Amino acid sequence: MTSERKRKNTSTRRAVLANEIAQAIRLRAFRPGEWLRQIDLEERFQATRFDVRSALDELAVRKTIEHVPNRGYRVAEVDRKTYEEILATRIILERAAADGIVAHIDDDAIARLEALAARFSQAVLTGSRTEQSEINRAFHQFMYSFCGNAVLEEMIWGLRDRGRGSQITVWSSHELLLKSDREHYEMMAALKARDGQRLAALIATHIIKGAPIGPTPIEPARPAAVTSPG
Amino acid sequence: MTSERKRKNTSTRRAVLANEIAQAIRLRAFRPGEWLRQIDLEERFQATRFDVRSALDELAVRKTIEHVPNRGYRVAEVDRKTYEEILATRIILERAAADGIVAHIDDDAIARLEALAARFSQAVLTGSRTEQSEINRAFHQFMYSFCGNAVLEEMIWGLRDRGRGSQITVWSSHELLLKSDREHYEMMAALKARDGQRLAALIATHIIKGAPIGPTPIEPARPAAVTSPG
DNA sequence: GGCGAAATTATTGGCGCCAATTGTGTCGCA
DNA sequence: TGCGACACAATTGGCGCCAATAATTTCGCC
Repeated sequence: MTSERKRKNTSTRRAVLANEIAQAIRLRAFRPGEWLRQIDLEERFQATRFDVRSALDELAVRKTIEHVPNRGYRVAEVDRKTYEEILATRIILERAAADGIVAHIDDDAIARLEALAARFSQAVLTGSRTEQSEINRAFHQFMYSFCGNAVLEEMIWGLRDRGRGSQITVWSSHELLLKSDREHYEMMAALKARDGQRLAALIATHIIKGAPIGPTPIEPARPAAVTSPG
Repeated sequence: MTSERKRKNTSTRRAVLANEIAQAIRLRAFRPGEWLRQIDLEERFQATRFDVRSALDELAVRKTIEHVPNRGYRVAEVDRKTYEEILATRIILERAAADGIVAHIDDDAIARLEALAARFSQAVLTGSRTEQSEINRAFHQFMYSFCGNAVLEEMIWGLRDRGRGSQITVWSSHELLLKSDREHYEMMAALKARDGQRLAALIATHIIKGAPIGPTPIEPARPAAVTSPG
């Protein structure tokens, strides 16, 4: 308890490293299907082999990557069917978060959200794809943080991460990117009006339209306004 | 290539062991908050220390158990708030599965489900608590297996496992147990009628009533204002 | 030159050892 | 007798080594 820094134990280091690797995958530093060689990761993240393996194990459990015995770990490739299932489940969960969000968010938070939306608008014009992606993530992460249900929130982010392994390009056209941008503002309008129904509907279309798979095989998640009691 | 005796690799053994431990936790062989000593687990499951640790790590990632640095692993204790969040999220997911189930299930499957329901009825009368629990699990697992969304299914089971760490007793009275039993048959009636709405409603009450936490934070199902694709 | 098999290299994976840390019992002192 | 500190025991945890497996290259044969 002196001023010296405490030595981090493995579980912490592993979690940190796992998140770093996960972020690298999000940023497409490793593409779906690509093998993650332990030796490379050791160097890149300045970690011991043991930590690398632990982190990879964790990501494998989280389904961010896939483990093939005696071959190693590779970024999970999500097939179309699974991708559609992920989207469908995301819609179920993220729609369900809407009511909680409108119930708990305050004006200050909406203002901050507005700032993030503005940053996204800027990134649409001048930023790189990964920049757009990260800001978009920040926007939604902040919004969902008000849903009042930590478990729900956690599942949403788990699913979003899993979807990254897909070959399907989000924002396949600039037009869709602009649409996403506009929808952010529509969401905030719904927030200001405290209109959970409308927010839920916007979220659904936001998810569907962002990733244009052929027919939208989405089940009409009925509004189950269930977040934990405040 | 003579005898196809393949040596199991770690990832497999670990997964098996993790599931065995998870089941032991479900069956209350280890109670919430209880420490899982690695040496004991080695003996009990005839595994190496390494495998035990891997399995524990996996369960910690799955949030079935909790890891405390330099103290070890213990069965996760779910506080009331988290428990309510888990229930709320379960309702969201399991309700959403209803439409898929009625769409995909066939008469043969319903017959099998009926058999499981009957076994549960029997267990209510003569079985132990853990027996009831496992048969109930089998009933729901089989039913949800028809939801047509593997990702959704997986999340449902992940959540159900997490809820086990709670101190709240499911079926706190015999009356509730009987009610659960009856509801199984009501669910099958809804299935036969291919009534997704009704099934969803039944699922919601089934989850709420099974675990009587104080105020039920569940709002009644509102009419869906969402367009449903044929 | 093409093809297959054997040798070589690269990479992963099982596992045990011992240091670090925490829990417990005991002893001395007030 | 009560309390604190020290020593001892129990347990966890970091990590590196080397065997097992897969990938690659080389070599010999047709």
